[in-house]
Amino acid sequence: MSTSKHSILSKSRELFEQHGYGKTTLTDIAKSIGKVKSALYYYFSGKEEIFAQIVRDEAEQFWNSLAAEIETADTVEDKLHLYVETRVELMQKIAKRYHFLKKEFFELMPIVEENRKETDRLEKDTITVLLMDYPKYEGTDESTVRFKAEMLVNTIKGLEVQMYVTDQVLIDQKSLPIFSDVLLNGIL
Amino acid sequence: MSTSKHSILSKSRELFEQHGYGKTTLTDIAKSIGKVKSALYYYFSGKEEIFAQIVRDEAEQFWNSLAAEIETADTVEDKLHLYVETRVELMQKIAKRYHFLKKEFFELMPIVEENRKETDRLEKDTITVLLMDYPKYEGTDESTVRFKAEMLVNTIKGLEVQMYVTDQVLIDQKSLPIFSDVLLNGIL
DNA sequence: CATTTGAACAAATAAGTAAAAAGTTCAAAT
DNA sequence: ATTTGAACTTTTTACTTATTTGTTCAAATG
Repeated sequence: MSTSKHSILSKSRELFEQHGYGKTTLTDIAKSIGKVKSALYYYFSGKEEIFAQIVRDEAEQFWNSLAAEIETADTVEDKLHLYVETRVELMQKIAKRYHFLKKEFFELMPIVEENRKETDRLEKDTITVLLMDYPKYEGTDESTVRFKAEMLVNTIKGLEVQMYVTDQVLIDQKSLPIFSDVLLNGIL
Repeated sequence: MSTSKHSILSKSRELFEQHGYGKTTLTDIAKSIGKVKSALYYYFSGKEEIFAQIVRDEAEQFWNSLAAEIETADTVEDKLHLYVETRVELMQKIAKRYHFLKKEFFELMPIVEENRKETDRLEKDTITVLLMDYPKYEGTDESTVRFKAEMLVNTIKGLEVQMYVTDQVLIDQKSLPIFSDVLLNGIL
């Protein structure tokens, strides 16, 4: 990727985080990389596309960290526990970082959702594959397992929305293992 | 409760559901019960108090239905399953009904939260007591059990926020038992 | 005495309008 | 292959004025 494209994305991200999406103008972005706003159109089709690309990059990086972390465990159980704990941790970081999304939630969330579809699928696929390897699901047809995997991922995503929308940090560091235990092994 | 007070609440609720909170004026409400707007102040301290009372009533009714439903089961397991399934069902109904909250979410949600505190506590208390009776938690100190109970309730509440904020119906009737099973018995 | 009203007032909203700023396009310049 | 500046359209801002809304309260109702 060209240096210009990269610095546009990098500076835009900073500006969005500092002032929010709406308050950041293309002139601001262009000025931050020492160009004029029309120059941005050589790399992106418009403001929304810049935001979309940031979302895609962020999502990819998010998933790469998460997938790498899962790899370090040996058993399915451990992988899943690591998944839940790391997922929640990363989520809380991202929610803090994109605090500005709160004000513009209904405007921007559809764009976020749209551009996360790819990594979303990767995530659900991975959990499904993990579960398929779990003795309990030996011989269970994939659609059933996938359904449960989606349920797990969606439950965690539910917390993510809650983080964006409300201000409460939901799960602190020390409660994380308990949370993961309840989610994976059930409350009963 | 006086007939007037009751009809103010009842008509307000209708109007809020139809046109949203902001678009419904005190004149609209007063007219709907054949009075002038200043008459409303005999019963309520203002518009927000009308909304708050509706929220409290709704929450109380919500919890009464839920508690009654739980009563019908005999074992802790059955009670909890019934709890999760009924809770989600009621939640989806309420989220549909208060669809208007979506637009005014950030303005009204604090009021909703504030006025649900009481039933929220009831709900968490009830689940805690239920779990205390569960063999697995025999001898476990209450704070640990309460923590898990709160985790369960908060996870479900997370879905509730998601329902208000996004448009997707998250769990259909037939997946409900599977959802409840995953949540209570874990995915593993 | 409990309830309702109408007038009065402040604060919020709507409507209108002009000016400025923002997003976008593109031919020309580098 | 990049970048620019001018031109164009769409949005936002700023400002004014008029209306509506939320709220208060003394007086009227019954």
